[in-house]
Amino acid sequence: MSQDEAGVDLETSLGYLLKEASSALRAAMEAVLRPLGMTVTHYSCLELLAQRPGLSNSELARGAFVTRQSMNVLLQALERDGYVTRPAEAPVGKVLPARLTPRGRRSLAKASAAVRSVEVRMLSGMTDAEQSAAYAALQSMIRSLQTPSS
Amino acid sequence: MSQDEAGVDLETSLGYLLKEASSALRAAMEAVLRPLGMTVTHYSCLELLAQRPGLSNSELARGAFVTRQSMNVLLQALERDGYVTRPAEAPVGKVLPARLTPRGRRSLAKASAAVRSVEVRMLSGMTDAEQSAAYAALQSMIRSLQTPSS
DNA sequence: CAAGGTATGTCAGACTGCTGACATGAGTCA
DNA sequence: TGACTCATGTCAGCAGTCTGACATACCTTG
Repeated sequence: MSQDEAGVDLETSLGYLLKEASSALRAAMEAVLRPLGMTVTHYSCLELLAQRPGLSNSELARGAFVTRQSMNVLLQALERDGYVTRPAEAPVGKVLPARLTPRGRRSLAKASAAVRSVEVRMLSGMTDAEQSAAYAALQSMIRSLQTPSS
Repeated sequence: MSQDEAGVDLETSLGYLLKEASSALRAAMEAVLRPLGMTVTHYSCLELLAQRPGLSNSELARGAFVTRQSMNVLLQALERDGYVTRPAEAPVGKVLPARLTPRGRRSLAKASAAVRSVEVRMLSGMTDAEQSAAYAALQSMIRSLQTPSS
């Protein structure tokens, strides 16, 4: 087995490195969330609702980077299991504002601590200046990519 | 619709920003690869083979951040359609080294140009120094995350 | 040399998330 | 007011990926 050959172009690509970092972060989050019976999207949904109560299904989907269809499936399960509540009828339009139940809040507390430990570990080798630089760089990439190419 | 409310904790999290950037990159890549009938993993496989001919199924899987089972499904399809060749029997052990066919190389050429344009766009707003800083930061994150927490 | 551990390729089943599609409600403009 | 556009919630079908499992080949270690 050739464990690690000399790096080529892919190794110098920021895009590839971004994917690698994101993949590592996701794997680390899955590892700590699995014992709690949670997926990353599941956790993201709860965390979003804790920080911004009343978000709609579509808003949650955007915040968790999935489609609103996928988020809808998740929300229905969370509602069925009593982690989240949504009014039976929309107070205005079709938008159904979702909120955490006490049970949802308890469930999130554990997950939140686990995820925070992952983030702390991820940042452990970086100075504050490096973190700021990374923050600015990532925001710049996002801004450039959001502009449609065509 | 509350388009963009005041940012909260999530907005200041490097982990969240990393996920956002990765998601934006993936979406941009999918957008340019779709007209070519290619998925991101599909492209990644071809690109890896172009830069390191003879990679095995498992090595390709690691390089594309999927399981070896998933990569195997893809490789079989690519082999069936004549983009890739693998020897019928392993020259040594069970490892089957894969190689691009001329057809695979032609297919990759178009995709590669499309993906490169995305990366150029992503980096358009950053100076060389910022790119270097981002590079170092991402590598640091990867290194810290690869160390198991337990 | 035998035994355990590790890595590989592959098959099968299950699942998650996505695309496509529809009806409905809200804002916009002539 | 009526037509148009856009966003939302939801249903159905599909593609890609994952987990689980098995047989096999290499590499250590006693």
